Amino acid sequence: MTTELPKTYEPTAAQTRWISEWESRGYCNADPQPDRESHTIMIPLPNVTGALHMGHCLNGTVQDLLTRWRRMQGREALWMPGTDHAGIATQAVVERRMLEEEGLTRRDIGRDALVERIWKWKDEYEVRILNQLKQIGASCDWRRVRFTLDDVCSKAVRRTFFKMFCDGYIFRGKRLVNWDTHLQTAVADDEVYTEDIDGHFWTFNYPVVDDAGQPTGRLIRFSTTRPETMLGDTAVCVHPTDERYTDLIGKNVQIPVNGRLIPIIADALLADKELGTGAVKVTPAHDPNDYACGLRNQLPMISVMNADGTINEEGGEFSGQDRLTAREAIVAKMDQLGHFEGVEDRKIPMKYSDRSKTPIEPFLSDQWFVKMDELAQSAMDAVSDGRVRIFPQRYSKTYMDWLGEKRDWCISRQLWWGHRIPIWSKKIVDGRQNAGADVQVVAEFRDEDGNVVQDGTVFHPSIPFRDQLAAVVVDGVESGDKLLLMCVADGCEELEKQLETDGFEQDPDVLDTWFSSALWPHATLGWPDREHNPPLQSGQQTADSGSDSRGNEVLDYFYPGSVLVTSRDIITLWVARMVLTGLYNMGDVPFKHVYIHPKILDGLGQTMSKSKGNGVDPLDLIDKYGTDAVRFTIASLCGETQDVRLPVGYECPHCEAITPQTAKHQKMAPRGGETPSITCKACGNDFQFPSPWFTPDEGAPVARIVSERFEFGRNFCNKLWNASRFAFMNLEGYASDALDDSELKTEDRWILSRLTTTAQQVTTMLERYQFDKATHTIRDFTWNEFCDWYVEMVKPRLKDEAARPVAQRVLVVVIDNLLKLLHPFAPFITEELWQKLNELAPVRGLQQQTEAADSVMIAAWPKLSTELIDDALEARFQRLQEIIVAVRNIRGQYKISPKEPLKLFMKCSPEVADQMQAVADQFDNLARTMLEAAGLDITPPAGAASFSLKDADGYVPLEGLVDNTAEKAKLQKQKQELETQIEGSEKKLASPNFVDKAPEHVVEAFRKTLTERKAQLESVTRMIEELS
RNA sequence: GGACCUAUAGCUCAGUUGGCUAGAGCGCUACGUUGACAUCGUAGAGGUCACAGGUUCGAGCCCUGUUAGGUCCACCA
Repeated sequence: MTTELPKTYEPTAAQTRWISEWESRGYCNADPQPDRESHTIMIPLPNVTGALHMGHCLNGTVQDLLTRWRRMQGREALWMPGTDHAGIATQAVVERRMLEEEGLTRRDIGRDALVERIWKWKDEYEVRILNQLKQIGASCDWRRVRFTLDDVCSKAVRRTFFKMFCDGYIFRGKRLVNWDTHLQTAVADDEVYTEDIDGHFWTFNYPVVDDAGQPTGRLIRFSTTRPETMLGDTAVCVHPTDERYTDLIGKNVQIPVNGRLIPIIADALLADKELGTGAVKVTPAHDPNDYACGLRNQLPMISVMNADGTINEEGGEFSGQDRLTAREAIVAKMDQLGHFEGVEDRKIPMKYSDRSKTPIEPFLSDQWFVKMDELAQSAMDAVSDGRVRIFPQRYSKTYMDWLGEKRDWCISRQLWWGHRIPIWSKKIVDGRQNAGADVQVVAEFRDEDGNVVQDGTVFHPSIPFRDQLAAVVVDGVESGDKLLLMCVADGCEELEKQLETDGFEQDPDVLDTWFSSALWPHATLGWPDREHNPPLQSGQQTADSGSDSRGNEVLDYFYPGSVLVTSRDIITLWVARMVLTGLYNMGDVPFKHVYIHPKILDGLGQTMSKSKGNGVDPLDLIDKYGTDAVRFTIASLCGETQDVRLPVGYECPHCEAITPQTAKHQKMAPRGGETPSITCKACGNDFQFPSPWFTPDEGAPVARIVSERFEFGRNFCNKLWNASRFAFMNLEGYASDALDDSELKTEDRWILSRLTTTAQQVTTMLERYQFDKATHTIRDFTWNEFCDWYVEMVKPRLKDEAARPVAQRVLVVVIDNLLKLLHPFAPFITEELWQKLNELAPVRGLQQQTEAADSVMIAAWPKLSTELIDDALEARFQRLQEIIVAVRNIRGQYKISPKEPLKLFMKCSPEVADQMQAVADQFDNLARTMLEAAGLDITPPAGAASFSLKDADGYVPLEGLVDNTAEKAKLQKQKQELETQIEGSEKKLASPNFVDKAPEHVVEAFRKTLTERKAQLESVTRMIEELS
């Protein structure tokens, strides 16, 4: 009847089989089920820039674990998969590759062609990423895969932008960006690097003038590294308490090179009395600090540079010159006018564009912003009143601090890959002028009640204003110009065409990636469409897809989500913004819990990343150790306090020995044209390895990066496999009769008691996101209790016809529950074993016999009666274990073969003696020892090894073998320990301070252990005397 | 510069509102392949809880400071 399992678990076949089987059975799908509670997790959308790494693997493992667990608890569990277009990162990757391989820049091929290439890249990596997720066992609803640039998400982006525009949350403003004058583009902060270069530090002075603009004879001195910015100075700044200048505050100076008068202001944040002359020139349009100062003091911002790095018309006689040429000319002119004071050489930090390797210029440009005050406040309230709870709680501070700044959110990016900003603009001269054939411009907008909402707002007479179109007039870049800006809602293609016909141009910029990912929790569920369920991947149907008449049930049912699982570095960028947009669009938070998990570090404590050369591909590990082993290990490391340090090594392709990775390996780069290699210490052969700095030679043996840490999980899986294998080999004749309580033996009651406690604890730990604790609890139960004790104890019963049925039934019940408890952690091996168990024991249970589910994935999460927990029995069992260990120790001490039978005499109370007689067969079974006698009146046999426990003393007669001196020494040592402890306890109890101040139960506990120890000391002393 | 986190066995980490002799896995040592498992079993060695003060009857845990490391944010005329 039994088909035997192989000796070791073979993961690959099981994984392949069950990934497709689960999907085809639709177990991963989630659809609205009104009679059940939902459980929703939205994946932290991975970027399509590249393949997943260990950080994603940890993130995914945790989400899948929660999803599988909740599904087994009977929730309709949705895990929503998808990917992020990741604007800057993806465009940069594709552009870099294009430049390296074909020597082309984006300007060479144009916007449409570049975007097309990026789509191709996205398609390739999306497939790869989704496949990786499937390989780690992710039970996502694959019918619902979303991408931030797909139609559903794009619609949500357009709607949100439009809604915010109408509500006055979106505004146009100036902002300093990192400008690459070579590529003529803005560059993100993380694409900028700083290098110290040899530069100059010039000192000049500006003459102070009186109210009539005439020189007063006083000069104010300052230093700068960029004299050309003088053309754009709009103030000179001093510290408010700097006595050298206090009398000058409020006066003006004249810029000698262009004659402009600018004020002397006081600003404690910008000026530093200790630095230089204490006075600073302020150029808000060309320096980040000056910009901030300019905002604080409402200074004019004069941009003096063109996009190509030449000086613009604001520069007067210097206009048209390159900024560096102008710098020399301005120094010369200042010298000529007598305002040059000196120059010194100095190392100055210079920012460079990573892509063009040319210096970055801070450049003032028009950008779009989201006003954050009210929105940020709403998101803060959600956390402070507990609608959103963050685990571990300390991360709430990060969230609150950041939102508390309420800094406006710059949402425009000078890129081509992303959601195009839905604004069309046209220059007009007068706000009342006709802006186009059908677009009539009026000076003001009135709402339904006839109140003026915003001056300068316009509307289109034939279009319902708040439905499709909103507009605003702003000042153009050139003085005197007005710019008419039209914001168009989603789904108004006709209108867009008309605007273009009317001479409007769409804003070339795209939205910040985070603008779309902020909408992820509701956009993926189909918002803003309230009428229809969101579309599924082509060819897929929901169970009730014909129910559109009831509106968007998917959104109603799955929003708000249950928990967001993510890492701490995007609490601000992503988590906070999701809460904010969720409240804004949906009127409710996007999730109730946020679980912040640890980050994966390498053996040196650095965060893991491909670019550092310390990354690990989860598929390498899965290939080597199996998915379950990887998941189980990761979960075991996933606690509340620390990041996960994961030392990695290179696995020798010749002999599989692992060479630990060091900092040296991470930095190894080709020298003299030769690809670096490592010599294996085990077999002496050379191998190459993956690295960000080079590609291994074709055909060369390449090591994969692995970590021995995962043997923890692999060994555990093997243990579980073999314990089950043993049980399955002994299930012949299994019958599913109800178990009568009286049929259960001590070990049965014990393991059921322990199983119940374990199931309770694991459930509680999962509720608290304590994955490390949950993992260790299950492992300890499985290995140290079930395998080491229970399985060993039932072995004789399984060979005994009469005793077998009850033992089989209990064994089946324990394995049944164990597989269920373990399934969220190790889905594949538990499913393999479950199927096997279903063949051998399809109906199982204690009092109630039930037919097992077709798959452990859809089985009910264990819920055992607390009546099974028996503390007194567990305590008795512990004594049994201690005696067996003590006898084994005696064997070890005297090097007696495990095969040699021994005898045991126990001196103890009659009550304890009875308990011991009841389990006497286990002394024989587990220690090959016959319990000869037990009781108060036993006579210690001569020539015996002995041991003393809390409430019993044991004697093992060893004719001629016993070393009395050693026995005495052993007991003496124990005696001494007891005496030390007793002394300590007595001292404590003698102190009135302790007895008075410590809580009653603590004092009581001390008294109790003191009594016990004194009794044991008496035994040990007596035993020593007996030996003499 | 600000905020947060970390420091416990050779390595990677647990350690609950302070309470009796600080735990686990790996590694190490000795012994062991009788039918679940050598990816195993039995037993063992191994800790000045980073350092210095303080609070307390009592501190790995609380407070202050120091040192080292990490992360995020800001800043660097």
